[in-house]
Amino acid sequence: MKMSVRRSGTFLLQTSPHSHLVASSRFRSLTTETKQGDYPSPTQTQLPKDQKLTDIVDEICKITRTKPRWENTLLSQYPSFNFSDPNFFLLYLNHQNNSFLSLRFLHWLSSHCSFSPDQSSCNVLFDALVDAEACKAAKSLLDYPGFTPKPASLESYIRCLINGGMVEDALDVFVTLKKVGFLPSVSTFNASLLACLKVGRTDLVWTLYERMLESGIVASIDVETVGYLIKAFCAENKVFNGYELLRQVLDKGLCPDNTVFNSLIAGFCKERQYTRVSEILHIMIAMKCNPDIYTYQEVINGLFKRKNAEGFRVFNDLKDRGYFPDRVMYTTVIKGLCDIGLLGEARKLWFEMIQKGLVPNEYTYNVMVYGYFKIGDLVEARKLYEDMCGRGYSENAVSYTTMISGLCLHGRTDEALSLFREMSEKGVACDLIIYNSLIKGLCQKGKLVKATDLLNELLVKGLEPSVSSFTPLIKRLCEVGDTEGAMRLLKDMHDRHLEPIAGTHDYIIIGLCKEGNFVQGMEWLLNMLSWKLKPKEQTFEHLIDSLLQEDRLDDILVVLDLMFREGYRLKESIIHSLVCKFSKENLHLPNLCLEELV
DNA sequence: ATAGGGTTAG
Repeated sequence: MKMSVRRSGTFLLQTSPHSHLVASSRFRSLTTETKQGDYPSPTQTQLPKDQKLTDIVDEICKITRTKPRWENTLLSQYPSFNFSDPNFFLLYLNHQNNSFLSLRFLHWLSSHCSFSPDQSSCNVLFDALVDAEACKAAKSLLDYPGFTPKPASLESYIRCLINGGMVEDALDVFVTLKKVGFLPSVSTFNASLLACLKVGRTDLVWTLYERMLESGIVASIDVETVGYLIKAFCAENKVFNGYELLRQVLDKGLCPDNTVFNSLIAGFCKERQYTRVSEILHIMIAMKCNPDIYTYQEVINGLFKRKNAEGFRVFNDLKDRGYFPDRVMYTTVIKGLCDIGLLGEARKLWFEMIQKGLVPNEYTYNVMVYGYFKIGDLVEARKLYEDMCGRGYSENAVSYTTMISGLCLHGRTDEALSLFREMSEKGVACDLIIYNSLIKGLCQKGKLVKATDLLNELLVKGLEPSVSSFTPLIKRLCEVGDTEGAMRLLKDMHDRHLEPIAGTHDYIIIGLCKEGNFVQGMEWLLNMLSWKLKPKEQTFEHLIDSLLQEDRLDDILVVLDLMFREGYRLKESIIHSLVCKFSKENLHLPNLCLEELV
């Protein structure tokens, strides 16, 4: 392939007979962009003294560790290259399959000598960057004043952005295109919807869908689009809306992808609407959209996750019908069985899968180790863990977490801590979950100092703490009578915009009561209720107990009323002390209250 | 594409 460049500004490419074999799309865009007459006149860029463009590019090459290639190519083959025009260089570098170098060069020029690239150089470079999936680099090019890519390039840019997960930027581009009256294809819209789902931005799914409706593309909206909408509903826990949408699609004689059905199944499992789950399965079969391994995986997983032993039945049914579960399904069922306390059955499956030639992997080992910990068989858990390590599965944060939290569960915090140290020695990154597990374990063992140290350590490491980093500490602090310390942590949570779980407030209230601070305890209880949080029965009991000791009979009546409204009843021992107290004070419990007591 | 860690809960 030969390239001839003339000083006049025309930039032509002569292709050799075999060039079509090597022509990349990047190259094609170069040829289209540089048609005769299309190329602008050289810019008058003032370079810093004694600097040649070649030197600059050489310099950038050094920084970016790229090889400059012009000695052999540019200088020998293109003697007529216009060395004073940066735009030529841009195109040339780009043509050398080095759009990044080209971009660096462009940035250098514009920051050092107020160079502004011409439209066609930018176009070519932009397309090349988009082609190379370099969405951030392409985006930086858009900052050049006056540069407006062609609509088709922008549509490709959308694809590039969504592949890089930059969905928000992609949505902005849709707006830009709308302004110039360009309508992207349905497939671009669809791909963007999918990308929004992947990054968990269902809000953007709806925004984009609105854009689709506004754009007039509505007639060509297809079953794929609707599938994404259904999935968005499922992701937002509005499964029923998704289901209704499914019904509409089916009525039109269209049938969505299996994955759409699977999402609905997962959603209905989450809501424990198992009749709907089976209805979906029947629809699938009726539509000849046969449930696949992923579907059954979803069903079984969905059932087990809700501790529903039906999952095991479905699994056995499948086997009876000659279905061959894969390793994933075995792992799921083993985990489910461990969760509902059927370790024996889990063990049977472990051997069954091995017998069938399915080799347990790190997932399988992990759930089995978890299972042994759950029933308190620490010896077997360790044995299996070592077996797993022997197979090279050890070095990961998840298996360490399983071990560490398993050991903590049985009070073996020293062993857990030594594993924790081993992790860092082996260079396995400690993440938040590991810290949280240790904090919880240490708090349960009463080792508050060490637990607090770990909280600080994770903060120093720059990890973002979560609600579970604080909860056990607050609980323990309240239990040992340091409610003030607990409240400081609560304030810390608040400052970090972490919403405590309801139980945390219960600990605080009980802590306050134990300190005799019933006034604040009562205030806190009222706050809790105003936040629509349900206090625990115990919390009411502690409060009543504390009020009893202070003879706050009026307050007790208030608390009793609130307690009954939450649907709780009084324990006999409390009734007894209440009756004693009220009769001693020569007071009568109001009738209403008495009725509720009995 | 599907599975694994903590969070709830004695």
